[in-house]
Amino acid sequence: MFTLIRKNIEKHTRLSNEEFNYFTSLLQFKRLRKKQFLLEEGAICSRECFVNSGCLRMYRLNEKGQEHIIQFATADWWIGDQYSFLTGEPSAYFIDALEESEVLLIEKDKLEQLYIQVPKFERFFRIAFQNSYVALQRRILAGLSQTAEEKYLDFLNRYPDLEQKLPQHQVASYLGITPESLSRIRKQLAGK
Amino acid sequence: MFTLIRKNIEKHTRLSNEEFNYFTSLLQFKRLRKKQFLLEEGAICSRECFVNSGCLRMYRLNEKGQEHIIQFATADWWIGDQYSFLTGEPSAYFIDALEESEVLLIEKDKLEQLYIQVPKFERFFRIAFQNSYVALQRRILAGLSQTAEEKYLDFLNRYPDLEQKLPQHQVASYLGITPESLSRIRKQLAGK
DNA sequence: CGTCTATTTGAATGTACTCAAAAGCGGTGG
DNA sequence: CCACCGCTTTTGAGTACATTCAAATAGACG
Repeated sequence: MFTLIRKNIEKHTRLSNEEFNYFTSLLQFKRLRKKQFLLEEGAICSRECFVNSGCLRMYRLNEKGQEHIIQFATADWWIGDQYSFLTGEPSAYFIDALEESEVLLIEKDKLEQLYIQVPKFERFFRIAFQNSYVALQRRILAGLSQTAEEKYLDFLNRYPDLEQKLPQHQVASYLGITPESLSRIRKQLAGK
Repeated sequence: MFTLIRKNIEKHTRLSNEEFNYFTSLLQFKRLRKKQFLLEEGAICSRECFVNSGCLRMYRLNEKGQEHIIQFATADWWIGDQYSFLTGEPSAYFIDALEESEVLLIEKDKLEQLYIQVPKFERFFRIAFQNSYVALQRRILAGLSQTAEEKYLDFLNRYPDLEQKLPQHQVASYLGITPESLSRIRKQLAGK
């Protein structure tokens, strides 16, 4: 149950068994059914979430009720509304499960406690956020310079597994194009 | 010379004089003339940069030679290619000064040393990256859901000072639109 | 099997882009 | 101080890519 998260953390910093056991004692395990919410708009995001299995998404509804997917998270990813988490303000996002999923949660106060007890975790999250920051920069650059077709091809390259399990209107939402456009792009690409 | 950076760091974590003095002993001061480069494509980004005064930008050239500006940094901002910094790979970005500027630099090895000597800095950068991550998410959402005009208005709201000092084709590049389009948008807005 | 949702297709529209040229602005040197 | 040069911004005309709206088809699930 904790194998994956240990490997995830040890990508950036090595832990003793004692440290790791302390860490897991702060975690909360949760099983999510398909479509179940982990966070709803207006609620305060008080925990970080690590995905053990399954797939979640974080999205936002605009005034017209359109969904914009900001992030997917499959096994071995972290997800959460960092703005709400940091500031304690209500979230503008929804996080829900796209399929039956298992997640590990850590509450903000426990995490603060952990940072103090085991500073390595402060290091881990510093590096993790630094990496996430880089990933978002890349996505912004894509938005600045690429056509819809290029963005889709990039997405296929970067997340070949995701393409499998997602309905394609959700891919469209993530890429910032309409489902109709994505359908046409796919048709075009199929003819090559 | 170090007043601003101290205030910047103390937004997230309080420092003793001793800690701060140790920190400043690791910094390198640099004055940049207008158009002078801090980082060039192909070079390795081995330092973080804090802007004391002036204004820098980070951008990338695509195959067609078009500039895409990924970030501006005025006084009190940090800038750097985190990908290159983390991995040691050559950077794909340029960073240069838009006007005469003064910056404080810290080399990667000094920063690592600092993290060990004064873990508060690990905390500081963890929070700083977490905040930056939030800012980029917001920008991605803008890219997904807003028209060029809305993005421009948002930009004006968020960075009213920047609008003043930047030539408008650079604002266009940051927003991911052509200079011609921005010119038309401004004309339209002026008529309201 | 029937219902609900997702995907595809078509036609018309719109937003932003490209290319080209003119106008504006700022700095430099005669 | 003025004239010129280079760069930025504006304007125009035509175009392309993606959107909207509408309808048909296909798929999934109870």
